[in-house]
Parts: sequence; C-alpha cells; structure tokens
Amino acid sequence: MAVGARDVVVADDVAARAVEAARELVWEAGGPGFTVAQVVARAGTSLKSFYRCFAGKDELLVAMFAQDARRGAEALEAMMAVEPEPLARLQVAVTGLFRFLSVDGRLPYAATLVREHLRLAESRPDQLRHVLDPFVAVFEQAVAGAQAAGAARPGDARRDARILFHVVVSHVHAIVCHQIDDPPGAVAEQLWAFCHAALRRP
Amino acid sequence: MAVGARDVVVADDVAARAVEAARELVWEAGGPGFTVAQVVARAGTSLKSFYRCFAGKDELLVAMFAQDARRGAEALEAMMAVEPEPLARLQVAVTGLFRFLSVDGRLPYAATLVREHLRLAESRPDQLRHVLDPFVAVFEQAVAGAQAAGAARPGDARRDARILFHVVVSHVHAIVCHQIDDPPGAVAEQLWAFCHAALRRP
DNA sequence: CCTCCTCGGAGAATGCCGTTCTCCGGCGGA
DNA sequence: TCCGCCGGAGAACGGCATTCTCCGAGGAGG
Repeated sequence: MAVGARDVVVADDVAARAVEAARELVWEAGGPGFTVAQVVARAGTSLKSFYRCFAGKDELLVAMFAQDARRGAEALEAMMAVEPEPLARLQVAVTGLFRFLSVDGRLPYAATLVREHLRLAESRPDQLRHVLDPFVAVFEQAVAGAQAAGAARPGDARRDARILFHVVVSHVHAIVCHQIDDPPGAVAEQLWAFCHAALRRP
Repeated sequence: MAVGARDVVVADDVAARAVEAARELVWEAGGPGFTVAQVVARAGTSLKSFYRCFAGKDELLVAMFAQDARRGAEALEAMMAVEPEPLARLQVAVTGLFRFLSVDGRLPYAATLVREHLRLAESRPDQLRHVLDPFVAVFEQAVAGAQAAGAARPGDARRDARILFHVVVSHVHAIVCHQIDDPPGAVAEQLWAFCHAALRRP
C-alpha cells in the first residue's frame, strides 16, 4: 500500500539523515561527544522519529560504523586494483588503512571509530561482530591471490587474513591513542616488513 | 611534619582501598558498570576523600590498570622464567597473556580492561600511554634473547616487541569482544605460528 | 575546662544526557 | 464538519559523575 511504502521511505530517510548528522558532528567535535539532541536537531527530525528508527544512540553508531566499513573496504579495494602484482596488492591492503587515518594532521574520525568500537562490541556483540567483515574479505582476497601466485606460503587464507587485519587495526588503534609516536606511514612500513616476513615462503 | 606524613599515608590508603574496591566490583559485575558511590561505600571512605585522591572516576581506572599491568607483566615473566630456551620463552610471552583471559569460561575482568582501555587512552592519553610498557618490556627482553641466541632474525628488538605485543593485544580484544569464536588456546597457537614465521631467519 | 578552628564525613544539590512520556496541531477519511 | 491517528516539540524522568553544604569531632590555645 502506498502509505506504508512512503512511511518506510521516510523512516529510511530519517535514519540516513541521522547517520549523516552524526558523522558530521563526529568530524566537527572529534569524538562521539555528540548528544542525541544534537543529532536530531541537525537531522531536522524529532526525538520520537529517531527512537523509532534506532533502539538507542549505540545503534546509530553501529549503523554509522557499518556504512564506513563498507565504504572503507571499497576504497581499499580500489587502491589495490591499480597494482598488477599480487604481493603488491597485499602490501596495499596492509598499509592502505593508514592512509585514511590523518586529515591535516588530526585523527578526528578514526579516533572515534576506535574509541567506541570495543564498547559497542560488548554492548551490541551480534551487531558489531560482522561490521568489519568487508575489510577481512578484502584481506582474504589479497592473501589468497598472493598464495596462488606463489608469493606467500600456502595456508588458510581466511585465518591469515584475519590475523593480518587485526595486526593492522591494532596499530591503527595505537596510533590514534598516541601510544605510538611514529607517523602512520612509518608504522605502515614496519608492519608490512613484519607481515611480509610472516607470510613469505620458508 | 608528622601530621603531613600521616595525611599522605591516609590518602594513599584511601586510594589503595578505592582501587581494591573497584577491582572487586568489576570482578563481580563483569564491567565498569560500577558507580563511584559503590566504590566509596565499599572502600569505607567518603566521596570527598575519593575526589581528593583521584581527579575522577577515570583516574581510578587508570590506577587500577597500571597496577594490573605491573602485576601481569610480573606474572608473565614468571611464566617465562621456567623455560630454558630463548625461543620457548618468546613463545610463552606471545601465548601467555591468553591464559589470563578466561576464568571458568567467562571473561569478566579482561573484558573491562579492554573495553575501557581505548576510551581512557583518549581521555587521559599521557597517563595511559605508558601503562602497558611493562608488558612491552617483557616482550622486548624475550625478543632480544631470541635474537642473541640466533633463534630470531636480528633487528630492532624494541620495535619487533611492540609489534608482537600489539598483535597479541588485538587478538585478546577480539576474543573478549566475541569477534573470534575460537578458544583462546587455539588463537594463541595460530598467533605463535604467525609470529614465529615473522621472526625466524630468512 | 571552654572556645575556636580546621578537617573530614555524610549525603544533598547540580548538571548532563539518554530515554520516555505527554500534549497538541494537522491531515485524511466519513 | 467531526473524528482518529500520526508525528513533532519538548517536558519529565532516571542514572550518575561531580560539587557543595552542613555538621560533628578533635586538637590547640587560653
């Protein structure tokens, strides 16, 4: 029925605008320090509509993260696509995320992703468990390609991809938390050296 | 002066009891869902005394984490000490943390450490930056030992130790967040295989 | 022994914010 | 025109960190 369909569209629109507003606020304030009130004010909706779309603020964050993960994985794939060599593609997978990190020297958005990730992983485990899967899939594809080309030792591509991904993410964490002072590019290089050694043929 | 000295002692005592109370509450509730009111009630102090010792709840958590890190690093060192071979000691360093994780199948305390860590790293970066250094130091010592014995490729032991530590921690994170279903022991094995490959001589 | 004065305890007050609730106006259908 | 329903605006609530206020105890000085 027409009204129902329109309602659905409207609801999706509210959700999309809320996510967009939240993302803007995170960019501006450099943290999830935004309030639901700010989100609905910027999105031009009401609290009621917001809570009809999302069970709470956390679900809004999950939705935002999921969207980012999908877009980020696509961007990473695009960066890899220009490399002809499988090993070079793997290197891009490992080092590529670091290029997303800093915007004119600040780490505003990535810091939020990182800061909230673990809290959400506990409060909404089922929803967050697969949020980062797009990245793992990209890594797996890169590992499998390198293995097939003989550039990496054979093995369980999915398992190695998961380890690689966690290695990268943990260092992203460390950088945004200022636990590592080296610039992202240098960390990426060190990491690639380590990962390359781990994956090379014996 | 005597009164001043006693005051300091008393303040330390308040701090120590608050940290102890917080740890107990985290164990019991399985999260930092404890309130400051609960802490002071259990510690038998007043809110005023609490806020004279700590600038806020976060500082209490930092103090607790720092203490845990020191104790954990000591425990890890003790576990390593029984191994005669440098490479075996390195293996213990990499896999040992996973043994601290689960207590009768639950991950109550480690989950809190993990969940709060990144948030605190941002809110109190200078205080938290070196909280985990005891672990890194243990790792560095293990890597350097393996290098000296020719069991690992030569290199910057500190850098490799930091990478190893982040690899381990990221997988601990993943486990407590239920992003990995494998039991801790299996993950530890996979990780050691990966790290061993990365560090072995070419 | 009485009087201040200071220090700390108890817990009430404040402020923030997520979440829920209430009321009200507009719009579509009879 | 009247009736319901839906959604908006924002007030109310609840929890909690943090701050503030009051009060009593205990020591120093007369």
